[in-house]
Amino acid sequence: MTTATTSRDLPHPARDEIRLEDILHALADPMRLQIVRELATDGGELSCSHFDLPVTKSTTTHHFRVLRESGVIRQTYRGTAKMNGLRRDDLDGLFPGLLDTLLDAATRQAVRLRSA
Amino acid sequence: MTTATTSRDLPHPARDEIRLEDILHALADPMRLQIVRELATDGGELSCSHFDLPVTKSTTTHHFRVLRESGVIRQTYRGTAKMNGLRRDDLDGLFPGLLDTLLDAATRQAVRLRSA
DNA sequence: CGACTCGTACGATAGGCATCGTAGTACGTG
DNA sequence: CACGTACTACGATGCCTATCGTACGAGTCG
Repeated sequence: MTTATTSRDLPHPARDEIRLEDILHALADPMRLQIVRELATDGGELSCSHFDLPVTKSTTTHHFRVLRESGVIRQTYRGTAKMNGLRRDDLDGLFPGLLDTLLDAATRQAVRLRSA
Repeated sequence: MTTATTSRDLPHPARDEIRLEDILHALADPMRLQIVRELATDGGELSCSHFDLPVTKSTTTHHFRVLRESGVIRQTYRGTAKMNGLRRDDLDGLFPGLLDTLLDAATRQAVRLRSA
């Protein structure tokens, strides 16, 4: 059965359609920043249902869509699951160092607030 | 007359009250990102009226307040003028490299969109 | 004091958005 | 085909926010 990846595609912005303001807006939400941090830690792709967020599934869908439409993540169906992965190549190509610096900033703040 | 700086103070978040999400939210607005870019280019302090933004003065005041309350800029009265400066020390202390990386990203996008 | 400039405050408005609930679709498995 | 799982679509709601206009306060200069 050729591991067909099910073809049902989702709209993503092309690399040169990605806007910095959209990225910042996407990451300005704590829920979405958390998702991106987990994706970065994992390094690979994670299904939506992997995340245990304190909101309903509707809201989770909404956040993943914002991340996809801003160009931060790439989403692909794989059977019933929807896999999510960071668009590292595109982001690093457009804005070198941005993603890593943002992730580092998020980590620093998490550490700082935890030990406060 | 001792250059009194007029004393009339404005509320700023302390360094450890600054939140990454607030910074990202502040900079996600094109108008505010532009203001920050000009402040960074200048390096010093600029009055509100220096900026020629395509919005009314009320709206300009609003944007500067968002930047101040998020901890991105410091505002001080000097006579009738209100001077604005980046909080470089605080931002670099909390989130090393973040401000420079964001400014670089903004510049890259500006160049890219101009030559599109 | 009076006039002028710079910026603020406040109310209104319109649009955006995070959230929810319910109903529904797509896919895999028995 | 029937069922369960994973995710979506849509409508509603309440909050946030970018914008404006007008009226006002604070400071400077004549």
